Amino acid sequence: MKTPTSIQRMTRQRRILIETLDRRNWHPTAEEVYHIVRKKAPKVSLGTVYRNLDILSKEGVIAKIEDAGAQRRYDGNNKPHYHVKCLGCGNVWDVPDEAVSWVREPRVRIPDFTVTGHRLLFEGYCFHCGKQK
Amino acid sequence: MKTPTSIQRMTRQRRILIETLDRRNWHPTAEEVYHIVRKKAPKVSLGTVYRNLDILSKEGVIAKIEDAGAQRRYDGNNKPHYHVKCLGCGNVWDVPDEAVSWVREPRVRIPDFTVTGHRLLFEGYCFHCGKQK
DNA sequence: GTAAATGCAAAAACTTTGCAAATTC
DNA sequence: GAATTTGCAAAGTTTTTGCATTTAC
Repeated sequence: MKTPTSIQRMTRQRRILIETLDRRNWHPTAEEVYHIVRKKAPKVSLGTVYRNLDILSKEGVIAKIEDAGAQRRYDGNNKPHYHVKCLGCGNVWDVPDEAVSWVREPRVRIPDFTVTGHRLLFEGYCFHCGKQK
Repeated sequence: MKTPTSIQRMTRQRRILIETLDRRNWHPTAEEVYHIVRKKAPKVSLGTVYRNLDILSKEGVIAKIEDAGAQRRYDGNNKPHYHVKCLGCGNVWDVPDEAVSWVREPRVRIPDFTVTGHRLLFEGYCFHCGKQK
């Protein structure tokens, strides 16, 4: 796992948290991480877990899954279509079907799992936020 | 827009809310909907907006975008890969690259927008939740 | 020794819910 | 008139933050 660069002190709690996260096919919530880390660092606080998860994800060491942003968004258009989200301002736009090129819908086969659909979200920066960077 | 079937009374507030949502390329938060609806129904409450958004999305009339579920999830594996999420229990698993077939990465061109990446999430039901349905 | 990081608790942010009153059919 | 829906406010849930104390370097 990549070592974070903005971290200045490798505390016991942080080391245990990073070790804990270094597991394949595991997608824990902050509270799940908290409970696991507490087994080795019984006094760790949930705040510390949140703080470190935030630091690590900003570093790109770990990823936030399905980060919906602060507030959930709704779409009055219930026809299948894709979205693009600005990582700067959080705004979401539709992606016109003709803007996406692939030969066919993505297909997946997973044992013991019935796939009913998929969501594809493009990320990047809108004109306004891109200029600010 | 599809008309919801489980709704029994078309109240003034609900009608205005549905009319409000019927707009293209708009992906409002509950609070944004609330403020727009209030222009025509000044006494509407945020609770009513949430209740109706929930009903409408359960009906499939509107969609929740990037519904992260109750709690955010993290992934210690920061290499690009896709996920599959069970709509029953909310669990998330990795999708092995070889399980996804398409000819090439999805590409998109959107004016005034710099796309830096994409997220692809498959949805469905795991073995356990699929049996319960 | 110094500054970063923690623990704790309080606050913030977002969403859901109980209940009396209003409204639709 | 009966039952759904609303408005209000309170509570629930998740995440963030202020600050004194601890800890790593």
